[in-house]
Amino acid sequence: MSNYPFKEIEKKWQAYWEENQTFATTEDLSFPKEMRKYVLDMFPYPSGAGLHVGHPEGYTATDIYCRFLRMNGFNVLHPMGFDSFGLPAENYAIKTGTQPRETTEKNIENFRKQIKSLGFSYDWNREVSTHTPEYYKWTQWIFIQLYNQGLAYESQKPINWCPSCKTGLANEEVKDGRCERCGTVTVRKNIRQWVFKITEYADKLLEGLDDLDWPESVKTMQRNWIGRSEGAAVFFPLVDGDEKLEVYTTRCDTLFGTTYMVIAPEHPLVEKLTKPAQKVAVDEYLKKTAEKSDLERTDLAKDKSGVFSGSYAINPVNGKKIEIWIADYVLISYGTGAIMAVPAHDTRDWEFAKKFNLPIIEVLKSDIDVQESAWTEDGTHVNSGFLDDLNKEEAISKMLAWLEEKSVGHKAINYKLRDWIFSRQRYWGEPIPLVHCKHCGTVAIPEDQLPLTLPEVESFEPSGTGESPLAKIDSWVNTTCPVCGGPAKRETNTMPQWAGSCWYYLRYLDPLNTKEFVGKDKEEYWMPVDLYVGGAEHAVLHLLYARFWHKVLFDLGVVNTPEPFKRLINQGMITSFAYQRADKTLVPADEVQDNGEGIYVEIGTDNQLEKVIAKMSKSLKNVINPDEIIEEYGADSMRIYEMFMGPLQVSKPWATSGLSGVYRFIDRIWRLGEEREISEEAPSDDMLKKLHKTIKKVTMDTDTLNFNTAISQMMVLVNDIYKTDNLPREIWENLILLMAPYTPHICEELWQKAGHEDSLFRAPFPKFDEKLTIDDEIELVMQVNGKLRAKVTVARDISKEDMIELTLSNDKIQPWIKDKTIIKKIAVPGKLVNIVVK
RNA sequence: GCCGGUGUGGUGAAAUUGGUAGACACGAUAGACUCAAAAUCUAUUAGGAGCAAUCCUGUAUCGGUUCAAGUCCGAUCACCGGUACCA
Repeated sequence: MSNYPFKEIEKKWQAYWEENQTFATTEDLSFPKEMRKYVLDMFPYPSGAGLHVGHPEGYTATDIYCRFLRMNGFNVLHPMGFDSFGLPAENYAIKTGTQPRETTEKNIENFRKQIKSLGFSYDWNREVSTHTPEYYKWTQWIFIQLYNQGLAYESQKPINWCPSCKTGLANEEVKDGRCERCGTVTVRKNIRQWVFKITEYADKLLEGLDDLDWPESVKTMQRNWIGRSEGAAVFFPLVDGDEKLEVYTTRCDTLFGTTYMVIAPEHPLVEKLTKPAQKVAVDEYLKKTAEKSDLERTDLAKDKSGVFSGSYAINPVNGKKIEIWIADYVLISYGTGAIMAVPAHDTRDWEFAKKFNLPIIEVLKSDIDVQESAWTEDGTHVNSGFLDDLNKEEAISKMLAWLEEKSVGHKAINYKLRDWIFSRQRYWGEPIPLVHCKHCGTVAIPEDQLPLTLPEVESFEPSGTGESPLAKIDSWVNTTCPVCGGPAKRETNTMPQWAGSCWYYLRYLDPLNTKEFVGKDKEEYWMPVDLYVGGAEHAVLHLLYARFWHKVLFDLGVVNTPEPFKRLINQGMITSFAYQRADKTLVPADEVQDNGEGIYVEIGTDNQLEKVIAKMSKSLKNVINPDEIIEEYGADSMRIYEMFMGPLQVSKPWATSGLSGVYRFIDRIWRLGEEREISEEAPSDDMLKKLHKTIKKVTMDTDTLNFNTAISQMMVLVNDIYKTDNLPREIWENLILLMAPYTPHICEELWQKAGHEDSLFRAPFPKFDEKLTIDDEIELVMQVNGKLRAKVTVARDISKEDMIELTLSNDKIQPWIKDKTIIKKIAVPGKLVNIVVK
């Protein structure tokens, strides 16, 4: 391509910024609170594959915003680091025997180099990596705070087990019933786990969402995930014995329609409720469901399964004896693991009742026959004793009063949110800092003995028993109790990857502090995060877990804001084009011929292909490597292209041809500087107006992160400069400053060439004069019946009357209105006139 | 199934509170420069009719509100993402 020497320029200025510490940030108290901004990127996991084009998208966006803020006088904190514990490094270690630390640190080095090659204005002095003992000392310290608050407990709950990885997986790591990493179908297995009581914070996490400047869709997803519902706990007495079976229901008003009960196969009362006559059938059913993977449970969902326990309960509202069944459509993890079935008005109960011939009683009036299908809408109560003729709300409150009066139930609140299984049976994670002592029980390691470091091991293979590889190292496991000094064993579970990312935004504030996880003054100086940018895939889990930890830390008084992230933006995914055959299969990009005009043909056949958008994947050969792009077009082009593609928040397909367009744009600016002499004369009024309009649009669009339209406006200005034959300093320097946040390297170079010694990031962002953004003349649009018929240039402040007068007498308008009756004349000042005729 | 999102030229996309649809860019076509190519520059580029001035149609589809709809309302279709029996 052309000759703009981006390689030398980019190298030169990246070195300059590093040498001069241009972007190092301090807690300068002369900046008032509102002039401090904390702008945060979601830090990457340093994978062996290196940076992909999706990473620079969010990073470029925040970088532009930060550079813009600094030029506008803000003190900006903009750090970067690495989420460096994680399974890929461990799996690689199992395969090759390479220490995960070695692999990880090599990858980090590569990532850092790649990120730096884009010229981002991070304060690298604050870099953190979650796998370093200096960092995870404090991850362990926070764990102990949660433990001391009673928010961590051990549990034998069934968990997802991957037979291939030989490790337990949390629910979020199982996709479609398969291990997210290796694809093996998972099974259930009981294992001892550390669990966090995130449910205790359900209400706080829910309420906290209200005041956040987050996308409404993310807030909705979090609300749904927490899944708060109000209902009732109802106690059903058993026919045999004194025990009661507790259920949770949101529709206690349908209690008269309850014709049977169901408990989950994992329910603690299963054994007790199973009668000898049913024992064989129940055991067989339990065995079958235990062997089922989550995938199979889901697949079989269409066809309900279950078994009668042999026991009966009494419906407290009418004294009727009803059967108790065991079925896996009832989940042990929600409510009490037991339900009252109302088949007439619940599709799941109806299907089950039909299959096993259980009675169906209508209690909500409708036009349909509940023997034929379930009625799940509202209706007036029937067959319901004291609730008859009432509507839903009235019936619920009357039933609640009745339940409480008779002491057979009460109001209850339930959440879909489950407690968070926090332990992993893996090597490459933070060791959980606990010791098991025969005398003292479970004991936290004292703070002065942290960090509890991860020992070097020979083998990274899972133990196969479900324990982590740490369990095999006797010298590490056997220790002394910090309380009594007697022999004790270390906890061998490690923490999940979420742990490090739950609080890294706090460590950036004070990364070298050896006394505290973050100094109070620094935390108060910067928090909360003003803008957090990252992928939408973290909408629920990472953001919910981080909020949970933050709220615990807030309740402990060690941070001063109840929420960590004030404003959140999800960047869209960068996709790629792919080519699809008629049968919807995809063809790799290198086997496609472009015949122009949107026609694509598969090479070697005559198959015409459809151009579609797909995720980048190795097999489709449509993965873009940022290193190659930077090598060929330069970092400035890469940056500005990713912003020019479209709005930050939407996903958009990569097209290298589009990149060459923005390259040309930068090249055109470079050539302006090369080919023209900077003139000290004042610019023409026309150019001055064009400049101020551009400053206004770029300022507003950059502030609101609408980078694509800001860039197009700068292109317009450059095109306008090309139409003239001089280069007034006022125009030129303002253009350089406007562009600086977007393409910082070339702008520094041009700024220096224009005669400045200091970095242009010490210069203020251009200001616009509102007067110069307004034209004296406007183009008046003349419409007849809403259709454009003429355009005339008129003075901006023309009166409505004159506008109409001008329109009616216009030559082009005349033919459309003569011989017609004018019904209405509408004039919008400064815009248009519409004449309505009949 | 349910929840959320998106449908605008050959392509990526623009379009304050409803007020000129298609800014900007890619691609394409033609021309200039060149021995030639690349690069660069200039012009055209939603579709259709016409020599032209102009006119007609057009923002997934159908309908509605309005002087005026890409934008608001209702229904439908397509695609993308999330989710999996939450009582």
